[in-house]
Amino acid sequence: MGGRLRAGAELISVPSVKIATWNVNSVRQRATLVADWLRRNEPDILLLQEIKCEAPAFPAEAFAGLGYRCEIVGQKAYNGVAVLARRPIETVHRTLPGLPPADAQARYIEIETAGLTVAGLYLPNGNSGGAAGLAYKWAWMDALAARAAALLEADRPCLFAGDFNVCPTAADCAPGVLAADDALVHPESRARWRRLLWLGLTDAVRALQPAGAAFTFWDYQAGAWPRDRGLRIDHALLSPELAERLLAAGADRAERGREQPSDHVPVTIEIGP
DNA sequence: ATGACTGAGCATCTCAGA
Repeated sequence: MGGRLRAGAELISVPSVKIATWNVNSVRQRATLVADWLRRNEPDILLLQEIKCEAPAFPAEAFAGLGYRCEIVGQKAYNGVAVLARRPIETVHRTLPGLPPADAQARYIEIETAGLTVAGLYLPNGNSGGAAGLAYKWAWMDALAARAAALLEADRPCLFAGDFNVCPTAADCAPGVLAADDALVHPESRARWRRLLWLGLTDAVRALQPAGAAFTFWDYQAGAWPRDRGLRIDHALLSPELAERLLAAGADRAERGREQPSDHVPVTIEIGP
């Protein structure tokens, strides 16, 4: 299925696409759960965060049988991101451009497929490491804004999705779950989120559901899930032409109720032709 | 206390997650 998008003077074919993002909190612990979800939902692309392993330990065989190839940016014990795709993809960045070369944290992967750029990201939490940890989060967000600005300036159809570790507004945080100075709701974190929107990116879920809770994370502690004390911190941001083609966007809450789940659930978006 | 976590690693505690 392919549609037509006018790009400059030429018409290029742009297929429909279903893209999901999921912080799985260890891909080795969650391989069966992820494979089951892929079988039921059949996304074209699944972005994974917090895989918590290096590439040789990634359970690629669990997904290969379902037709998914893997691109992995791994790290031992912490962080790590990956892309699962049913179609050919080309990896163009394995680190976020603009960060110091010495930065070794595996938090960013950017791929191209079918005329589309897809960035999978795991933004620093910012609550560990004191003032330096918070400064790192904000520097990371500044670099992300610069990368988004470059792609938008080039009129590139693009999508940034993953675990942003930011609750954009009060509606995205159940009352009392986080302290006012928590890095996820800090005014400077939220200001940097808004700056991404001001660049021209569209928050896919909020475009279709402007108000109300749409949580993507529930802590393992204190009965957060049964009491629905969640956060919305996993997001998909779309360039203007993709936003105009947006058909559906939402979190798959049911995944949080499964046996030994991740503390995050998948967020899926569908882009029409 | 209505609730009392999870994963990784040179591990039997520590760090990070959010």
